[in-house]
Amino acid sequence: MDAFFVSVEELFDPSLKGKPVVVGGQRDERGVVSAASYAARRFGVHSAMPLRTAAKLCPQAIFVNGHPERYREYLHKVHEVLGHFSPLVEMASVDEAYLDMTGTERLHGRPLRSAHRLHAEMKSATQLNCSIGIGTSRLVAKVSSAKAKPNGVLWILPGEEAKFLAPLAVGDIPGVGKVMEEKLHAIGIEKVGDLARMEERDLEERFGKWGLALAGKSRGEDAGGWFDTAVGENVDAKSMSHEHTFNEDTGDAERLQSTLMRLSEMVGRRLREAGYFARTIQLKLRYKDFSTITRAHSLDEPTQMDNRIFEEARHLFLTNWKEGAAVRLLGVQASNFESGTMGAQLDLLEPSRDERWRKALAAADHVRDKFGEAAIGLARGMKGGFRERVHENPAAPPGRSTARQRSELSGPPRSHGGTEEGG
DNA sequence: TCTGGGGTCCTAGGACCC
DNA sequence: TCTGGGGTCCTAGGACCC
Repeated sequence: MDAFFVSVEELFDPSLKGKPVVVGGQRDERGVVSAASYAARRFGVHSAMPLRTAAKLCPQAIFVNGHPERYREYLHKVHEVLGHFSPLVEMASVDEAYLDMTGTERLHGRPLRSAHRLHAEMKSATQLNCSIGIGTSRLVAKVSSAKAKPNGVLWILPGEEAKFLAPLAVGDIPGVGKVMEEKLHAIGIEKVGDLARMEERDLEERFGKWGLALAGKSRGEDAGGWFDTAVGENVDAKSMSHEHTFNEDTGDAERLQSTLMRLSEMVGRRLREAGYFARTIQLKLRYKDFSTITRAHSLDEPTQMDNRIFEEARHLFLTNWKEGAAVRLLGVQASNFESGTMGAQLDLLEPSRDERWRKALAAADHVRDKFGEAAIGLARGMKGGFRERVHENPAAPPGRSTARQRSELSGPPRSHGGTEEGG
């Protein structure tokens, strides 16, 4: 999808059309740009750029916090359209999908023809623009769709993959970021064509497993990691995490632990929804100077319960935090999933305690479904006052906002973020 | 410039086991 | 006293993607 978040915002507020729009937060907030309109991009604004930088580059830009529920709604429509064209649809990210079109020619015609039909149907069903790349591999499809933007269709003929990629910068290959790009530049490789001319063994010696995958990519082959799976194949999640960056760094132990509690609850809830039991809990701690540590611990028995997750996260925090040091970010991650049968065994061992917790948490999930994320939480999560500002709840009771929040509300209504600095 | 949040994959060292 | 080889699991950090 082309500038997906911005385009959806424009549908709800047509006055934004053609203007420089930045989605991701307000101009004075900590955070980065999630999406920028094409008008904003002309000022040098792009995604992942700090909001404050974007505000300096383009002072007249309109800053929007974003509306996740709207994006979800439109994503659903997008997905429905894609389903008309292939049974094998893989949502690669919030605004990208792969379709395996093998065997659909009788129904939809030649690739270019079906791509144009998809393009037109997407527009009429969602009012949104997309770009389509067609290729014999996911890599080629992805790179060609990037080159087709905005609002275009590009077909790379079978056999022409290497020729298409050769003149492109190595950084255009998905998986080659800043660091890899610099390493390649250092040995005289600028274009994908330079890469394709390298000896495979040489690349493997220099860059290990990645070097080998890189050699394949330079020829247009899917290689390495997730690219090796079939399109549409269901891949189980490997981890679930939540993290929070404070608007201002804090060294307040009570407040930090309250935040840990809230993050633990969010992780626990996701585990229960997905039916996962996690064996490893990880704490992430980022200090004022941006130095970041992670500390993990594996449990004897897997869990999906908020209080167990919090217990571990809190222990890791208390044994690793430089007491009093100003913290910028806290995160809680669950990983190392095991199937639910282990949880059942846990029940046999300790039926009363665990069953009571499970019931309590299920009831809490239900309350949150009905009244919003901030409606209920374990006691520690309510200290420090941060719950006073309701999180992701459009039906929040009025009369609690501070002067600063009221001034923010003079713009479009906030839908998320701001889980701290309560009244 | 001042750096979000949610993920995946890879590397590397050390503990531990046979 | 000077210490193999193979395997798995755990932990920490970092590159990368959107």
